[in-house]
Amino acid sequence: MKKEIITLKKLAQILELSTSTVSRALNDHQDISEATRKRVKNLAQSMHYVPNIFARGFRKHKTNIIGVIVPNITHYFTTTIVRGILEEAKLKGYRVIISESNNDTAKQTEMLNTMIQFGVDGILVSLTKMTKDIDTVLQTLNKCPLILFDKVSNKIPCTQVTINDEEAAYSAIEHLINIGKKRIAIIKEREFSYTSEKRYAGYLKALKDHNIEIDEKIIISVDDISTQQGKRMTNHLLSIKKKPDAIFAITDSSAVGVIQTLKKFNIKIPEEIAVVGFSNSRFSTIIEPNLTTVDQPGETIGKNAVKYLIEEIENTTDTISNKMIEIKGTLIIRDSTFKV
Amino acid sequence: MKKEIITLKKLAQILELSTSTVSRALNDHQDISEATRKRVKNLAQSMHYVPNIFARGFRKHKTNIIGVIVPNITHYFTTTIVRGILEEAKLKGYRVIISESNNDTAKQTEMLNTMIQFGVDGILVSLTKMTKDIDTVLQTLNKCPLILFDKVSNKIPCTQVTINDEEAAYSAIEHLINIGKKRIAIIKEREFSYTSEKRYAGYLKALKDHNIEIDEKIIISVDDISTQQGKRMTNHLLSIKKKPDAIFAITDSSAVGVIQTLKKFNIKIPEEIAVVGFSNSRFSTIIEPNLTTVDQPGETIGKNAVKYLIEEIENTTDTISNKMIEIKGTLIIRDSTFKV
DNA sequence: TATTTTTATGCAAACGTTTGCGGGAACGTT
DNA sequence: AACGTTCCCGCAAACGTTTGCATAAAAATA
Repeated sequence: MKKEIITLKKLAQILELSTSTVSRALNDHQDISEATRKRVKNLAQSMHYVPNIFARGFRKHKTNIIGVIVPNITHYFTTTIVRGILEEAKLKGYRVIISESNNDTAKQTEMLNTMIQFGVDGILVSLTKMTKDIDTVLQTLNKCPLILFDKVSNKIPCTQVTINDEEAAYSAIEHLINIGKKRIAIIKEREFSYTSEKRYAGYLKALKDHNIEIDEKIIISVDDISTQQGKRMTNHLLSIKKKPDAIFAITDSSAVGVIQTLKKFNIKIPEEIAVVGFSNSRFSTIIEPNLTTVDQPGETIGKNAVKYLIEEIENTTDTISNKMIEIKGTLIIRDSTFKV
Repeated sequence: MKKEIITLKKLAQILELSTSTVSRALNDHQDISEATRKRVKNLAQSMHYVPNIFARGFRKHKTNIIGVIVPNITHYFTTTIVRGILEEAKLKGYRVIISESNNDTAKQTEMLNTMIQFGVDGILVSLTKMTKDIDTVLQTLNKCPLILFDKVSNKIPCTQVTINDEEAAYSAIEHLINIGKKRIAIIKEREFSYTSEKRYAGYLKALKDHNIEIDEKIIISVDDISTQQGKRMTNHLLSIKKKPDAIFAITDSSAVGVIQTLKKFNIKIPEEIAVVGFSNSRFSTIIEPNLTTVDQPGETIGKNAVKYLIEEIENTTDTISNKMIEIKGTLIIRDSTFKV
């Protein structure tokens, strides 16, 4: 079952060199002659030598592992980000360990701790909903390079990678206006959600820029933005006197709820009420009518996140950078808003 | 930026004990007195001591990391398994590193190699589609505990965790028969897919048991079971003389394609043609009519997979076990097959 | 009291790698 | 000939933990 394991020492023995020379040769250290470097590398290759990661990590205090924490690994958008992370990390020679916080702040801090204990070189985190525990994040911030992605927070001074939520939302609303909608409702999350707030800002700005009245009655906030809530809130929106002629659901899954209940009441989409979501998730082309939504290039986000993280890891100066990276999302127009 | 790091030695110094005693106390070694054990543990706790994983792994040749390889991390069902894996692993004190093979056999073997080089304690793999490279898997099999889940293969002698595909498919078909269907088509993958073959077997058995003729013309095999293919194949099925009155799509995403094209031709579902899928993915309640499908408890699969893996890791004897674990999936009946 | 046994602890080596330092050989410079 | 450089390479220590072995103290036995 066990294969004999070859070490630097063994190589050195065979080559009649010291382990240090062998080590240096393998690491392309400058004061090793070309001749011996070749000799060493050849033998190493032919004997399938692989350095013992743990000895090395132990010695160099570097693990080449980055930790990732996401609220819910089950979300399609999250998985596309993860895919990007995995790909880029692999490219750069890093391994990735993933944890799921389940939107539980306590779990999140625990994971943060476990990870730095474990000795990851850096951490990528997408925050839980109610991240009032900024403290733990701040703490880990000066123990270990950390950058935020997707669910970020402006209260944490570190680099963050997101969609250009505000602009994307702006263009979505502008599109609704362009097709003639004048009373546009929004279903968003409460204040705790940075992403939601950004999209909300885009909503407000678009309305203002087009001189459309802002009516609090059709600005709906929910704690948990789900299909269920989408349904409930549309029911509510349909019960008020001046019904909206469009609904911007901050999220595809809630948009699904919106569409489903509109259909239940035989309301024509988009003629009577248009709907737009956000994410371009799988179901946007399955629900009928197909959902207008903004596509978020998850892989790009993931790749950028690790790119900046590794930059920070390998940057020896102790300054924590805090760039704000915005990846462009693009509006995809489908039947739920088509101009009739 | 760097916090002082506390080691066994420091603890020992403070406590005026030797490092060995401290180490043993922390590890609940038997010949440490209760008193000092307490003393040590208390201090360790209050000083937030955490063992250096790399020193330990280096010393003990144990990493407490398990590797996971999946073909596509983007599939909802896969993510539910991953969730189960993460949860169970955390519970048992293991960390998880994940890689995505993208259904690329070469990548898969590369990942297998990287992982054992890296020193994971065990590997969990869901095979790529065309796994003709059984060899690499077999090789890693005697370097490192490995168990298969979801996409498995009977050609690899190790323990495997899957859905009870055959029985589940059987019950799905039986359900179709019960609602009066007599000409049931199946859209499946080609022979390379173990899972698909199992479901196909269930299909055949159900038909046989109910004395229904088996017609090759409505047994469709495709290379890549997707929504696209679902559409194409329904088009094909609708073109033959004796049309089916039900379609069993081996997979939800292909079932979506089936339903979409049936609707395009205004064929009544389920009256004219009933549809059943497999997976209970998100879209089964979004597509209309809602899809009858079999629910696969992904988390349970994930948990079981790590359970058996850890069992094997911690089992000192060198025998490779090869249990076949089947987790029960359950048929969920929705509108796409409702008896009228 | 003398002895063995038990209990609790310390010593020191080992794991495989990297790296600061030191030094011999070869070469070039005065 | 004496000196300074440059080029290669080896020695040995260090990283933090675990663990076999030794041993002192305490307890039990004779």
